[in-house]
Amino acid sequence: MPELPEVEIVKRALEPAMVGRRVKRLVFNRADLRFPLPEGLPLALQGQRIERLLRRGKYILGFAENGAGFVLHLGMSGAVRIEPPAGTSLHEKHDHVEFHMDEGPRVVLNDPRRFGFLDAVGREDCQDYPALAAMGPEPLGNDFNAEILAVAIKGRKTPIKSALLDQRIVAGLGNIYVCEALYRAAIDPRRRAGDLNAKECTALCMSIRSVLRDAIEAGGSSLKDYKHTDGQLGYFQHHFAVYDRVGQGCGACECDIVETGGVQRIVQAGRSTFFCPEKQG
DNA sequence: CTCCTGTCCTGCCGGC
DNA sequence: TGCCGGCAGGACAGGA
Repeated sequence: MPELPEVEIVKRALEPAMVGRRVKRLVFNRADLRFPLPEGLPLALQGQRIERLLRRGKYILGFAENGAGFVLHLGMSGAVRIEPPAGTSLHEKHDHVEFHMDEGPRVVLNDPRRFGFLDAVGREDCQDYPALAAMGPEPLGNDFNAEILAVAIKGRKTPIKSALLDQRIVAGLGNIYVCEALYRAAIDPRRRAGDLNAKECTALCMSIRSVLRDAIEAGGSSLKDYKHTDGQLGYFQHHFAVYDRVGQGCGACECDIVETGGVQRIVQAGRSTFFCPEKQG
């Protein structure tokens, strides 16, 4: 589910709930999600004040004053719920992890498919955490630009669609925002990544940034199950030009009334790709 | 190296 | 109404 914009929104909501507060108790309601839950984490965090949360790609990291910390990934179906301190602490199906904060809300991780994971990582060695160490630049940061992107995809024979899903090339993109970014840049998702010229890399870079910014501003995209930590829905899904819009017009050309028949769906590397053959052909 | 496939798991939707 | 197959936002291992 959650790609960079959704994770960013979750992280922003978690800050007032967690930062500056102590972890009264960290509770695991089962032994594993995608991977075994870190047995030592509850003790390492108990009584510790959370100093900082940060997002890297689709990961949320949190560090306590003693240097202990965690890395959280929501996978496809993971969601975070923040329950007010005085509220009746409702338990829902698939509530796997609960952060009970001192004099504060309860932060609940719910993940039906359990593709997400929570791991322990110290503040000092998070740079060495494998998934983070190999991760490409933050698309909204200063380290991402057309030249960097061009170097990263140089010589790659894989379709540009698949390349952009590779977190080592650029961090945080998933299937939705890759489709939308390629659409905005008017690039055919089937093109070989290494074949893009400098101008196209520039357009793609700008498109990636704009679609992510727009999505964050719109509160992310709520499809099957993504919700904000308070249960509210994002509304960027209403702004999709191509994602899950087979047969419909993309909105920018007359693709729906010419013979091409609007947005098309193809499968690349086992994933759905949506594109407008008129604009991106 | 690079690229692709299969796999983890549950829920939901459409077809029969 | 109910059952079944297919599909879903991600990431990793393993094999070609």
